[in-house]
Amino acid sequence: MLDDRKAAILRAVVEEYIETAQPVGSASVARVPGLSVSSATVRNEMGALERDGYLAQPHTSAGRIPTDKGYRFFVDSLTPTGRLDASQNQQVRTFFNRAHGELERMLSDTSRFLAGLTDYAAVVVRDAEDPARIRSVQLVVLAPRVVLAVVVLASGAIEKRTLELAEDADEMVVGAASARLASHLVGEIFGTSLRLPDSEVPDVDRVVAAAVRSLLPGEEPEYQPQVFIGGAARMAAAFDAVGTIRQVLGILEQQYVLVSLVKDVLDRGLTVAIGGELGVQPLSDCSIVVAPYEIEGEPAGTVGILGPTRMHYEQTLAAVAVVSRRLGQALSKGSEER
Amino acid sequence: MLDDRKAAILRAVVEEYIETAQPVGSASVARVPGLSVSSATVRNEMGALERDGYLAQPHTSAGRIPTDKGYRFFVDSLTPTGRLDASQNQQVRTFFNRAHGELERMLSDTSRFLAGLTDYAAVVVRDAEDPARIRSVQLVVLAPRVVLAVVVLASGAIEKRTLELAEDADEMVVGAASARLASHLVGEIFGTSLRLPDSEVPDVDRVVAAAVRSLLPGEEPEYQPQVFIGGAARMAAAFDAVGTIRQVLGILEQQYVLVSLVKDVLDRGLTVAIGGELGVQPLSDCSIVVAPYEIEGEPAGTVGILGPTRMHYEQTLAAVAVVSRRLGQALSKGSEER
DNA sequence: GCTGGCACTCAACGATACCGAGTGCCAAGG
DNA sequence: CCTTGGCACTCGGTATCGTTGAGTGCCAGC
Repeated sequence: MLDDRKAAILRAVVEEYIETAQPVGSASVARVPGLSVSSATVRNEMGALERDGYLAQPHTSAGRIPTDKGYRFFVDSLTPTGRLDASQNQQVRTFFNRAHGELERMLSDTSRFLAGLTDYAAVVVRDAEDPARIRSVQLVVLAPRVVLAVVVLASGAIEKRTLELAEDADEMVVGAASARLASHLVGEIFGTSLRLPDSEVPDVDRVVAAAVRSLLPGEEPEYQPQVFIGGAARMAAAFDAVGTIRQVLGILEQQYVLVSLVKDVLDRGLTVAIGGELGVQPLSDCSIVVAPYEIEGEPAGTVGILGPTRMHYEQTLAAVAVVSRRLGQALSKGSEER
Repeated sequence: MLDDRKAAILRAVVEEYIETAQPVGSASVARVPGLSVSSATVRNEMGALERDGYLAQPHTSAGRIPTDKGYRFFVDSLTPTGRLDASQNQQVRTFFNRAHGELERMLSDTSRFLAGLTDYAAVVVRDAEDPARIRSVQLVVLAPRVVLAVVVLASGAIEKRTLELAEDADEMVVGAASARLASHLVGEIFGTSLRLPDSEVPDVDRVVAAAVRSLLPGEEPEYQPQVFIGGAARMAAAFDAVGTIRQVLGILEQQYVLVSLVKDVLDRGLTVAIGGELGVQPLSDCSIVVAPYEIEGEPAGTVGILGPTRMHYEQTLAAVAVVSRRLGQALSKGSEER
């Protein structure tokens, strides 16, 4: 599709534009070692690249900047074996050695860590359909008519639901209900439609039913993917235009947009989505890099980076890949090889 | 300290500046109804107000803008009976009628709601020293050497700690430890140094000890106040200068700064802290408005707003006051009067 | 087919002038 | 003595206008 020289020139333009954020002229491309042609030749080629939609000119007599298509070519031509540099690798190692603790905190910490590692905004999405087995179910009375249902999943996640009863709860009844739930639900897959037979005590059954109902998927608004965002402020550093900053931050607060965005990209089988490919106008100057993470071999969520289209793709790809893998490992067992 | 006319003029300047973000000239102040003096008189008075440090001039031949001291006077002179307007009141009502669910989600939703209500960034801090009684303690085995300790507090909050054992856990041992913890700790105040006597089984005691240790204050990094921030993007809309936006967003991400800031303001017995009063340079163009909320009559956290110094103090004060009160009520029982 | 050369374009920058909002001060008036 | 209209003055903001220079497109020659 693109001959070698065009590809090399395009790569050079993208790389320089990523570094400088300035339109790239033919002269500086011609200076790139390994490409021994004159600036005039480069100009001709760049003209062709522009006709083919890989480059654009902000105005006549300015250098070229990559289009989404240009970035796409650049990203696709990256060697898939991106490596982190030594210091970053060290950071990853220390972070995951030190990081303990419970699932949500881990995800939240990871989002912050990843943001610091890449210097872009990081997103960690925990899939709602955590297909984890239930390790424990318990009902706790908080107030006369308020009962908290606490479910511990094998992943270490905790699901909790507040139930409000129609009448004052009897400790004994709740205790019995709790026991019934535990004996029937432990070992089941959370989120599937759980069902258990009636006992002989209607009072108990009522509480049990209320608890089961609250645990059904979609029943409670809280049953949606959890999103952890780290380093949103870095998006403010990535752009100069106040308008862009506002738009991007606005999107970052609409978590459902982010979630569907991330899902979408993964569904399309991509790792990177660039500018317009995101299909969200306010993010037309942004790209995202995503990678799913797995717990015990099961997909459990996604790690991603949101940055400007002119981000450092190679390093970001490597960072996201490494972090998603390590995160999965860290969550799969208490400790892996450490 | 300030005679009536000076006070009226100062108030007029602050109000107009809050609306327009433009330096206020003597002419527009003179037009304010109720203040029937000429612009020349206003000029004289404004000169005096400037000498006294209530107003400042960006440059000669521009209008005046309030200093922190000016805002302070303005805020202190507000009638403490600020009321929300009807539509906002309606919003509050619907939000708290609809809002259910478990503590953390409630706090997080509240922060977002409050941000939307006021159009500034909202902060909800849940005090770490939740002096709530323990309602339930349970150990759950997640992996051979990993045990999750789940503590349910009377407030509905859930504390969870991951324990890593030196050797593979025996279900029986963990069960026994869980039972011992439950029987000794339920009813105690969480966060106090909990202690319980040895049993006859050393294995069990080891697990119990590990669990108790992980629950001690300060022991785990997760033992810190939780912060929920809503509407951070609105700070980007509140300022024009990109530099300011970046600084403010940067601070918003350093949650510990926010927490100590909020604590500090409350400790000084204030409801509002303005610009330099915050003692954080990057926030010199910001003010915060805070109010503690109480669960069952006990202080349990803080609700706050971070906005530009030129924020609508009256409405914001009212909003923060109402929301903190309603939040406390909503958390105090499952349902209060509804 | 590449390259040096050249005319051309146009954003960015700086100098200059102008405008007008706003001030400080003063002298006259109640 | 305080207030007020008047007036000269200041100075940031905006518009105008060259100038500059990076960068282009094209062409003729190697």
